[in-house]
Amino acid sequence: MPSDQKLEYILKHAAAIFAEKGYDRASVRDISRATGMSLAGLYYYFRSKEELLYLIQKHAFSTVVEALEKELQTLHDPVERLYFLIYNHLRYFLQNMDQLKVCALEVDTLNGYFYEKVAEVRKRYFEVAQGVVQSILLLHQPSERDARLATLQLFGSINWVYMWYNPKKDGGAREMSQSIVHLFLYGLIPAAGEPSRAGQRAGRRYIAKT
Amino acid sequence: MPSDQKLEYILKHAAAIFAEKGYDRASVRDISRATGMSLAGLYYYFRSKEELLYLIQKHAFSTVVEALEKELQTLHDPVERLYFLIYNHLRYFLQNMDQLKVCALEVDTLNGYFYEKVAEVRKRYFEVAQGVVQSILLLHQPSERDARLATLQLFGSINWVYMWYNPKKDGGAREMSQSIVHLFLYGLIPAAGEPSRAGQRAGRRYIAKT
Amino acid sequence: MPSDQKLEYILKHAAAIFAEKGYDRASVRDISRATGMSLAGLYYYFRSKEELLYLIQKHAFSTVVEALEKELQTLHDPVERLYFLIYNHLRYFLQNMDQLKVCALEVDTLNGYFYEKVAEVRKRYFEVAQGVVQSILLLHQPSERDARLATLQLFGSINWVYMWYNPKKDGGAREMSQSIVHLFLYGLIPAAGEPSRAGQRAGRRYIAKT
Amino acid sequence: MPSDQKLEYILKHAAAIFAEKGYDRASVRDISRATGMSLAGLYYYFRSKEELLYLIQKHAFSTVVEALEKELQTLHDPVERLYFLIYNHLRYFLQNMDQLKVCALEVDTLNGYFYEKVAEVRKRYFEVAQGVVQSILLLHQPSERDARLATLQLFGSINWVYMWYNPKKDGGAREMSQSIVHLFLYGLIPAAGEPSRAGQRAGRRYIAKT
DNA sequence: CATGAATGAGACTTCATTCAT
DNA sequence: GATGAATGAAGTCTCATTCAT
Repeated sequence: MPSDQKLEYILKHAAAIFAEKGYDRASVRDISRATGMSLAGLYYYFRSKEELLYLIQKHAFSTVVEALEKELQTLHDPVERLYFLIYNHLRYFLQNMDQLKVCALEVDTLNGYFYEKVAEVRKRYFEVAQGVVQSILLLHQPSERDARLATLQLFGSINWVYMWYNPKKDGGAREMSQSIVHLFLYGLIPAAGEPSRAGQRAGRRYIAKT
Repeated sequence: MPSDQKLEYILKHAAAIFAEKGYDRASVRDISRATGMSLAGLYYYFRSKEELLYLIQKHAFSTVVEALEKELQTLHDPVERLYFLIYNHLRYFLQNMDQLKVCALEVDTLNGYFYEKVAEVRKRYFEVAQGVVQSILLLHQPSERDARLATLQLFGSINWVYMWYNPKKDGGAREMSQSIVHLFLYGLIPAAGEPSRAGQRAGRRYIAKT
Repeated sequence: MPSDQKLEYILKHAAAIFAEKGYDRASVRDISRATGMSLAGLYYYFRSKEELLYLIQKHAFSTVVEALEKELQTLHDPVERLYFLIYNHLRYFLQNMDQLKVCALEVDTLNGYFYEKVAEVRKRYFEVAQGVVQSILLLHQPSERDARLATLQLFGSINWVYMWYNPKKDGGAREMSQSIVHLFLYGLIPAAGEPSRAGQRAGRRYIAKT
Repeated sequence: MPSDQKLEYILKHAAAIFAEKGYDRASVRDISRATGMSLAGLYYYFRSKEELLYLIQKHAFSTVVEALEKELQTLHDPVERLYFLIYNHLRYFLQNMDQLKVCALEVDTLNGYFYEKVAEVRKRYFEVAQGVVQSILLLHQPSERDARLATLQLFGSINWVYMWYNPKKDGGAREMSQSIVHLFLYGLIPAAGEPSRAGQRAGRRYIAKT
């Protein structure tokens, strides 16, 4: 087996183990066991456990961002672009759930050089996404859906908050609640005839009662 | 200081450290340092590091769920109820970001009895939330908002997927993309005059091209 | 409960725990649990765990030696004296197997003053026993076997008892004493002209007197 | 040094330390010091302190039983067989007093799998021994004493040896074996007509053969 | 007499990593 | 390329013991 393939082989197993047990609980010995290689033998392919995590994250984010940027060049309809943004993300990570977990949970595990390098890719990804969303701010349309999925997405939105919350930018609990409720209820595209700021009113009304 | 308060004091500092370094990287010694107590002294209040994590999670979830259930008894307007669901969550966790982090990231860290106990509370929370969302499925109204917040929420939705994704229930990447796009664009409340299933159409159109 | 009885109560439970788990594996906490007393409360009755072991050993050996010396004053037949030596030992220790174990296994656990004190009593016991054995040798023709070896083997036999004693299989102290005396005196191969069952007779005679 | 020898080297030192301080009081660090190896280095050879004890006990008992079984195949005279049983035991354990102590005192220290495995070997040993004793009983007229009790007493005698053995006073394995066999067979009181020093002769005869 | 709370010391064990082969 | 053997550092936890109350 050529050396390149062997590295990929190791990365795949390592991602699976990091995903299952978490980076810290996982030991290089676990990876040795999973790959069938000797402990010392692994160190030919990476210099440290941290580099191993870095290789996994770098690879995953780069793959996703590159595919996204390539396809966006051929898409011009804003809704199609948004759709592809999400589709691309899910397409890759649902097939590689291990890597999503490792990328999502172990974001702050890396330090120094490794951290910076991954942060660059993540930033690039976020900026592309933000551009797509921005170009949507004009359109409209609704649909039916089941409560389960909606609830889970809502939970995702609010649980994910710890990843980005900044009191100065995002305001307090009240303001954020209003914004989130509004988005959740009416979506990104304000339909014609919307009774503007209703969510906000609901919030205010509740607050007044307290 | 009474013993009860001392436990809370320890829990608070422990949560801060678990949040900062992650459960595994954090050592009981770190907590000893942060609390100013001796290493052995801490073990008077919990029997193991894992129990300590359990106490933090149990306490956080219980507090939130209990406050939610209590207030919902007095609220009848569906929008107000939804608003409070989110407000209640954010109110508690924005003030206790440490605990949110610990609850969100270290969900699968506990095992056996500890895991089950926390899982029970989490399930109760989800069911209450799902009930609230379900009772909304009738209303309507939109608004304006900034791209940043929307993007971040979107990221939350899709990054959170690893927490709940079940291929049998949730379908593949395409179906999920469509549902998520739709919710994101048009929200939970179909506005009057919505060109029904537009999101799905957008998805189909893209897929057709691939 | 008077303080003296309480100490005995503690000693009994402590012996049971030392016997079951071994002195080192047993923790003062175990004793606290077994006695229903608080950890700190125990320390009113002894100054250290080692003293606790000392108290158990001292008490056991003293009890046995004193009973032995007292009765020997009234016994003059060498065989009867031997029989009583063994019977006395087994009588006490089969009823207090815990203490036998603690005395046999933890002989070298004590140090310094505690060790010396117990060693004195043990020495006294051994000398009395050796005297009894010697007076048997004189009865009969001399031999190259010295009393020392015989006595030590005898002790081996009776101290090893805790390893295998099973009341259902092995009967009580009386029966066992008789068997042991008999084997010790006449050996496995009854030589021609052996005064058959002499040990048993000796036992019976003694018993009759009691 | 090959890996096998290194393990034996560790076992020897560990046995010495366990014998001296007792299994519980002995720390793995003590063994590290005694062997000149690093603490962690030791764990390459055993997975836990308990396994280390297991290895010692297993090795000692197996060695003794195997040597016994092998030689018994070539011996047919019951007295010679008895003599060899004892001689074999003492020969090995007087040279390895540490291991005798560890085997005798820490019998109940092991748990679960480790305990069972050693118990098997011990049982095998006892059964062989009991067979030897029994074949002596058959030689001569029967008696009320059953072989079990006799065997157990015999074991007591020889296992207790570590408590008192002093090379200067007590001679080597051969002499002691002879004395013990003699006492065991003919008892303390040589009956008239005893084939004087038969045990010794038996011993000598056997020795002559070696 | 008794105890809740606390502590320093030290136990076993695992880990990431290295190096001679 | 690969590995058996080894190690320093660090982790969690338990223990005997104390002291203010």
